[in-house]
Amino acid sequence: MGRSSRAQADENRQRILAAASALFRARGVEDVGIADVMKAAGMTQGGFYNHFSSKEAITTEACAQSFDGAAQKWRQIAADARDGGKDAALAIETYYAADKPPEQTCPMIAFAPIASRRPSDDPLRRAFDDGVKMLLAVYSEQATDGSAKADQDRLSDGFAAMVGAKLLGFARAPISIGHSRVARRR
Amino acid sequence: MGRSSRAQADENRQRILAAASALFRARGVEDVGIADVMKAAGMTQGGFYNHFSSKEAITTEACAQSFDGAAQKWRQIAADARDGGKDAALAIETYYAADKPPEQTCPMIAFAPIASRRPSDDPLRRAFDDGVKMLLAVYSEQATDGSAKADQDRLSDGFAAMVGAKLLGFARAPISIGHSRVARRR
DNA sequence: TGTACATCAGTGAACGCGCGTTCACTGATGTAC
DNA sequence: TGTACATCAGTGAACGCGCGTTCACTGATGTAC
Repeated sequence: MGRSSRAQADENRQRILAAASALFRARGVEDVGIADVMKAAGMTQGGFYNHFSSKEAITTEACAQSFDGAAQKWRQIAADARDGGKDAALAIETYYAADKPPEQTCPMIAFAPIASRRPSDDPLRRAFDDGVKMLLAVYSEQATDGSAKADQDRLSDGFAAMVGAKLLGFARAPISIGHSRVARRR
Repeated sequence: MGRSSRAQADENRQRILAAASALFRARGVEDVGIADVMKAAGMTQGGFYNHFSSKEAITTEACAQSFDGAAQKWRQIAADARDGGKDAALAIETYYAADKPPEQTCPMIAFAPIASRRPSDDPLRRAFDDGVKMLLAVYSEQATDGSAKADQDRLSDGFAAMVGAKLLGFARAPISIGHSRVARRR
């Protein structure tokens, strides 16, 4: 096998990145090797460095992409809920709380262990922080859209509870933050 | 240097375990080597296996010990608060939310990344799950002690929010779960 | 209580394996004429 | 449009390093008599 066309190469890069995102989330960044990623993308390990300068680099990109994907998904879930006349924020929480295949592990949980120990100006750390900010923004938008504005503390608290429950493996009843917390209980 | 006395050896074992607990929490289990641990304990790496059968084994013990230490600390914080006529649960949340030196990183956050991918019958996973259960129990005890009983969902929700906020690096205002969530705001 | 010997905690070098990265090579692709 | 050549995406082996673990060795400790 010789040189690939530029279009083919671009597609390969995408496939490598997608494979990395899925594997990193499923098994954790530290437990996934470059060879694993390339194998999942249907290539051999040597070609990796034609596309990415290092594992660090692809980790950062995979992190950012995972957050983008999650944000997009959340928006879609919220839109679908509204179309069906349901509460958008509740729909996001329900979706978030649901069990998902390992490769769809929440990026906040998957990347937090590596990102959180980095200095705040580290690229991976930045990607992570930006991602969290983005997801909180999406959640807040959807939660306040069409219902009474919930104050910021209340929103980030609900968001944190959602993530914390996932991290700890709690089976948590989704709560719409736009409505009274207590009212929803039984 | 030849053989140590049994008392000395027992003390050394404790020191190794304490060093491991601190380092694992500060830098993450995967980024700490046996040599690092032994060096921190003031010994050379070869002696490690006189005390522990593997890194896995000391990780499990360090996890359990970290949770024990946290639970003990929480109880103390709560007792001190009550002695001063303050809300015990609020004191725990305030303590939890506070910045702490890296080696005192919350065990729920420090060990979650490795433990959560283990099968439920794995010893490390068991230690982690037991630890979380214990901390939630301590929190619940202290939160409901002396004030109206909060229902279980509400407690685990507040607990999850506390942990989630820490994971995400949110500066979160501590909330006493024994009191009205809304009432405490401003 | 003393003495001879077995035990075993601790040392530090070495082993073996995995993984990130490099490298010489291949041959299809893209380009210059 | 063809042709000759440079480029470079992909291959697969090899390198180098770190880390968990092993091992031969030392000599103080514990024990049997």
